[in-house]
Amino acid sequence: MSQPSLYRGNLTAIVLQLLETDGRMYGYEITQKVKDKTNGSLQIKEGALYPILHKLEAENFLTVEVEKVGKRIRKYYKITEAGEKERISQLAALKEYMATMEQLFNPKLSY
Amino acid sequence: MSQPSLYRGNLTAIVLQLLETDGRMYGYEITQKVKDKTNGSLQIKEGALYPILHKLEAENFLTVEVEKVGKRIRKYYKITEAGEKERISQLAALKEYMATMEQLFNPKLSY
DNA sequence: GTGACATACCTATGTATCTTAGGTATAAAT
DNA sequence: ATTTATACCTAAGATACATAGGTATGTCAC
Repeated sequence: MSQPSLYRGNLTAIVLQLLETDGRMYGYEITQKVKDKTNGSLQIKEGALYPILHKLEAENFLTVEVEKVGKRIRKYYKITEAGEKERISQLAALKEYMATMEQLFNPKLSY
Repeated sequence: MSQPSLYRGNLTAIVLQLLETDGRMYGYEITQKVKDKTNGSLQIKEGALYPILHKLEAENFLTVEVEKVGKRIRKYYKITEAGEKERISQLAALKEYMATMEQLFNPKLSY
């Protein structure tokens, strides 16, 4: 049984945001950074992350640079201009969503 | 193509919250009230709502009373004590989720 | 030196939670 | 008379994950 997370639907936005604020990163690094930043609340699974990165790259929202560290490979991803536009768009949707949730769960009384 | 919403995963919590704050309601009424409260941002589809109501009832989180209005039927749902516990539990998860998202997208600088 | 764990990449399958798209029927509005 | 709103329902399809595997390199404790 898969245990769905509340972050469902937000992972792509989170990746775009992270690459914008923190600069180029590689996949594994992203999983760790997110875990750190959220004090372990959000652990992006590799099974979710890698397909997201590949999709964003295919959409030209990210570019990749492959680097060798010893005998291992790292694929560094960087956000493009198109990706930045996409990020802003998704951020706007997220803001509205958050505001609406606030309204539903913590309504400001409207007299 | 189905257009996924950011509210995915929150609909059950929203229904529980609504039945707690606004008292007993019937399905169609819930869809309208949510649309109203969110200024149209969130339109819970009947195809999503009715299965949720049936599931919550099966879990004893809701009770039903059927009423006749003219020749039509209304099924009024009310939250149970177990449902209230579930609501509180889901609310706590939601709060943490929202706080984490805030942290990711609007980080308070940590010196 | 070997066993465990971390790093670093990947994909295939299963599944929860929806959206879409239908259906039935009554009531109100134009 | 036709359209729209009310009020219930379910089946099929889509999405975005989680789960669960796989490969390989590097590090650390014992």
